[in-house]
Amino acid sequence: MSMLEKIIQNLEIFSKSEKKVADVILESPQSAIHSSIATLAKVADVSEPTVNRFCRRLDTKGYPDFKLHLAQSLANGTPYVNRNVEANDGPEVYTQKIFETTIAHLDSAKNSLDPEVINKAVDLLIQSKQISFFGLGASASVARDAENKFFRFNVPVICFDDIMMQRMSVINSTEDSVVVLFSHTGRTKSMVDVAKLARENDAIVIGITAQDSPLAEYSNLVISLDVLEDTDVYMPMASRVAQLVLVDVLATGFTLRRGEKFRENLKKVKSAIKDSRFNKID
Amino acid sequence: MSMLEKIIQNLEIFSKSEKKVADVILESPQSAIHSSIATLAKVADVSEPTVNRFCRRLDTKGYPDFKLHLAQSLANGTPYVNRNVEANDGPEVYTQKIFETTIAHLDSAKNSLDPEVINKAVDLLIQSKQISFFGLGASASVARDAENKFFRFNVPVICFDDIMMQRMSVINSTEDSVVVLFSHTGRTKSMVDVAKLARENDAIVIGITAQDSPLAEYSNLVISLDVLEDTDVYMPMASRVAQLVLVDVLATGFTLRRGEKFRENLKKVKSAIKDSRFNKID
DNA sequence: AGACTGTATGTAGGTTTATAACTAATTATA
DNA sequence: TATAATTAGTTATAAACCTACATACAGTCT
Repeated sequence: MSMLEKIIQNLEIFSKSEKKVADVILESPQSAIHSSIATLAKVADVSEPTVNRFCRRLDTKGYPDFKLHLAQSLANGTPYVNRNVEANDGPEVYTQKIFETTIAHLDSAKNSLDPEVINKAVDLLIQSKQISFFGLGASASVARDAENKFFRFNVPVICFDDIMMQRMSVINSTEDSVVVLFSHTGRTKSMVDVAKLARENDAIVIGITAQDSPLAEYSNLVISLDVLEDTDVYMPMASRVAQLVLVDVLATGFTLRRGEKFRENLKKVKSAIKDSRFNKID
Repeated sequence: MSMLEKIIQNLEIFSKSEKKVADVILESPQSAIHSSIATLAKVADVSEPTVNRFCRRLDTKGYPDFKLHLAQSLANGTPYVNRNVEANDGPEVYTQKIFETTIAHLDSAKNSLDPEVINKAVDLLIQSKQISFFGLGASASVARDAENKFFRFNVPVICFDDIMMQRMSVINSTEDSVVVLFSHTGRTKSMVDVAKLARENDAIVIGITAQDSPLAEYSNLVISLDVLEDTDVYMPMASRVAQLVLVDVLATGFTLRRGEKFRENLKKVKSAIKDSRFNKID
């Protein structure tokens, strides 16, 4: 936990004078780390030992040590926290906010992922003879992206963003089929139906969705991205980005598992694309 | 630049004694920030003022100030730098690496964006009577995503990931049309052709692409995401994520510009979707 | 109610720490 | 070789920090 959060969390435990110190620090942490204990004490209108005690209460060795910790809290130039966009934000502000929110979410997604699950997913994908990526709405573009990636691996891959096609497709599943379903909530009826149908036809279902959701019920393997989202006003942006990065991870795992020789192959596909481009030097 | 990097970079400029100090600090930065100037001097076998001069040489006010800077360098628990995946990385490692790389890229993209350009783009989008999103390959999913988003705004929006359809579509452009082209390199021939064609038919072209690329030439407005990418082995992952977030930014700007009343409308679209979901409590 | 106990805060003084000023030594330069 | 410039160390001082002690206040027990 960052020092600033820690201060906020302990606000009620502090005594009157200590709270004064906390207020001053929270007011302007940047200037706090550049102040001496004397100046800080003066600004907070308390005595120097009070400041010192305040520091110790936060499990630091003393004031200099506290400053060090505080400095580290402030180090992340931008405080990647979830800051919601407000009605009167200018372009500068909302751009920053959206990027920062996305980054914060990616970070939390990163920490919530279980490498073991990733590994299993890669296992399943490697062994399958047919990979299907399905998504609806916002998740459709994630599925498309996955298709695009795995298509380059020269793997039989299909992708549908249409419920009927998805249903028809899974009916032809075999036990060598892997169906990857993208759904943030895991509560989209038709998606759950597709999962059910796929299972009934022996396919292996990987659900990239919320833990404990109906879709998760029907999945052989669930990869959950715990991305807390304020889904009320704005659309699920961050969750989709996290899903995309997850696809990158799976694709990378896939590539690595296939070994060196296969990576050469990747370069070939890549260079095939190059011919349709303007050459940079000409 | 981080303090540690700065020290490494200046290693040759330092004098003999200063280098001793640098070595000790680089050896164990963590312990350095917890040492007093005296102990550090002793460990480095130099005098205290030498340490002080060392600090000043690195543009800090003195030793305490230096420690603060150093502490901040070490703060970033995870060093969001571009760490490439290696052949023998395990799931844990490559997952972390990919997420961190993506985050690092988003951060650099965030910093490279010009809010003024964003604002202009939103202006253009707001005023247009017809928005087209075009992308090929990996960028196609970004275009789809943009379509999905703007479709919810009840705006006439089209999206094609097929060259012929794109060409046919832009031929019918008017001066009220805005064509948004996604291309990481800006060097895909057919994309550039579409841009050219669009301009010839009075459409306004927004290129989400590299500065100084052929595509940028034909764009009325270029939004460039300076995402340095090692495009050699793995596919352009990060750039695509940055593009997606950019779409979020544009969509948000769009929404904000339309004002409160319109945001209510968004909720309606949203609730229409809700009916196709399982209810959480049942 | 009055003494007692414990917590909260401040004062004073001493210790540590950092820096300024100065000096000696070394290196470079004319 | 003499002189200037750079480098590093010594001494001195001031600033910062912390300990120990003292006071004030609140709650508790007799």
